[in-house]
Amino acid sequence: MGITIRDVAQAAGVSTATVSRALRGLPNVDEQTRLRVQRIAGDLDYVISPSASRLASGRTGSVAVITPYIARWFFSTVISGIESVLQSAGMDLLLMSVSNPDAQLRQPPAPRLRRRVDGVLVIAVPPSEPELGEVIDLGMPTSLIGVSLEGVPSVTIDDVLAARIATQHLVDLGHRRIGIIGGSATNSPSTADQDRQRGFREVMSEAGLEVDPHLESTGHFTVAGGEQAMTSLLTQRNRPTAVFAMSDEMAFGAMRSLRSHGLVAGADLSLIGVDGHDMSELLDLTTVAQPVVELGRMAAETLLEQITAGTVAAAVPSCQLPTRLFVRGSTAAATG
Amino acid sequence: MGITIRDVAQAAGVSTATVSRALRGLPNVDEQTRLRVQRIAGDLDYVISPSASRLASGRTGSVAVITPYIARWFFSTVISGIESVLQSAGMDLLLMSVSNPDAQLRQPPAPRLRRRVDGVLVIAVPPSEPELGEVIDLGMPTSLIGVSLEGVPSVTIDDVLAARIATQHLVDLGHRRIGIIGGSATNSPSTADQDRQRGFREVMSEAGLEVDPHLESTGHFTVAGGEQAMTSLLTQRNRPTAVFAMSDEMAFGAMRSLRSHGLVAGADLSLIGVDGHDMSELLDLTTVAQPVVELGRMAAETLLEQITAGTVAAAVPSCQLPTRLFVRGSTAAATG
DNA sequence: TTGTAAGCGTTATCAA
DNA sequence: TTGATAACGCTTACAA
Repeated sequence: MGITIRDVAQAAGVSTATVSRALRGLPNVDEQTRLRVQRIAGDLDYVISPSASRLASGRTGSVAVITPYIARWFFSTVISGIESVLQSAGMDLLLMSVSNPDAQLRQPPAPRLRRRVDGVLVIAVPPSEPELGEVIDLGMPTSLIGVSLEGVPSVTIDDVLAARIATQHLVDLGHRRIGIIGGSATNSPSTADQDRQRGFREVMSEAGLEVDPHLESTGHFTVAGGEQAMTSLLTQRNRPTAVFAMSDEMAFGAMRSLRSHGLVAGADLSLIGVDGHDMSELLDLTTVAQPVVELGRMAAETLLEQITAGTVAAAVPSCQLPTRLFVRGSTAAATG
Repeated sequence: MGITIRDVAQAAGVSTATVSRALRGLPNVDEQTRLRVQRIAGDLDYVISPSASRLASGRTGSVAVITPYIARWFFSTVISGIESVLQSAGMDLLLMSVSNPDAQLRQPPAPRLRRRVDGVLVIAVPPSEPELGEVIDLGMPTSLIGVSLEGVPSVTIDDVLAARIATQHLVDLGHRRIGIIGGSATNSPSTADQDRQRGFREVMSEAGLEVDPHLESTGHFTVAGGEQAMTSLLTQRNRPTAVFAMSDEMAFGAMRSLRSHGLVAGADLSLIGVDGHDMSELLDLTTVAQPVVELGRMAAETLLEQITAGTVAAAVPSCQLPTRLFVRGSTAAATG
């Protein structure tokens, strides 16, 4: 039921070795021969057996994408960028989600990777996660997205800068009492989380503004979390006049909280996010956008280079992509 | 550099056959032996070579997910449902996007599937797409999600009913001049598209209402498309008092159009969507929600059954999951 | 219950 | 440029 390379070889009157070479476009094959083999392979409707090829060559032709979430905007958008590059390169994309707070019991990723892929792309798994370490210890080509780690290639934005831009925007508008909605203060804060926190503090301190501990809240990067966080900020005796949310989705939640308090972003309180989420324009949210698709693309390309280079690159290419501020209606000059 | 089954066999003092059996949990292995082999395999840090196993057994242990979009809410949410099932089953998930209007040149999926996966899951590819036919003609276990096709297992909602529920809701509120925002009138309308159209017409006719051709627009299931569609509806001399959008994302776009026209959904015009998108609650959009994660889960389970059954099921299990109306602020009783 | 050994379909080395 | 042929690492009859 399956045409094999031998059938093709026989039909073409050459050896399997020649068929293999011809079909893979290797050099040292007579063009006449190559053409004939290709034609016959096509006629026979022959497709190479990946398993056999992998076993013999040692290469798997596939890349694993490890992500804590599949359905969240940032993650699915990164994945789409990755996919386009891998598809062009003829590589298989193995999608693997790893433990996240919501998940039941999940397999640890590292064992599922060994002997199975040529390289790994990891999306925004906090460096504190032991699972990340296990993956990296596999020693195979790896690129990180949205987090950086000493000695591992990564593609990120400058999170400190992104937070600086956002905070500076609020400061420039004359706000002095500025709140912040971060990810998680306690368990496994991501690099992004910490860096954005830092950028915020830097600008606040440069502006001579105090960071009121009461105006620091966490929203776990979810809409619901952002809503709760904003609610807690609004129930302070001394409300902030502006809030920096570390992600657009948290900002969306914050907007809802505002609305249920009879307030409107922009008019009653300035709100800025980070991401450039599809919906941010719709919701008129000012945001520091990151090139999310490009993050995925770039990481995939970096990874492919590592894989084809055959060795884990000596010079670790960690690059940061630029962000861009989109000023919309959710931020406005401080009144009085 | 790689521990093989032989190393384990040697260390355990048994044959490779026994190691293979013991490690895969096959019967007819002495429990003592199995335990010893497992322990030694663990000690040696042995992992089976998938390529070798696949080549020898003929099974690939992987499933392809074919989708036109990765980053759109419906699709990524379905994928997350699929992933959870496949991961539990120890199956690899190969993610493959297929041609969509935005895409550059993409490989046709069918050739990339052969000899590579044990089964295929297809998300919402219109039956009119030749690529779908090619995939199905491969004759391997397949399940469709969001579309149905004679003779192929599928998991969907009752799209006619969903549209009926939505339209009936508007009718019940007293609206008589009701517009519709669909997908694409011309090229490759999806099943969902056509069925929702039908449900809409049914209820309209049952209510003795006329479907004004001027109040039919298309939004290509995107936010931007929905915005344009609503704008075209609003520029009619005789505006609708209510609009049924076939997807929440189009409804979101419609909301923006309303806003830019100084109108508010609920107050000035009633708007209802379909999906139960994460953001619909935030945007206070009335919607007919579908169990999207469950769609993916169910399809994956159906597929796994086909695969383990060894044969393409004689009885094709096509199931429809229930939808649920969420009434929110975007719909209100017709005035006057 | 366990072992033997013949594949599985390629790739890659070495000779020709 | 081409051909033999030995891996590649596992599964699975078939025997024992």
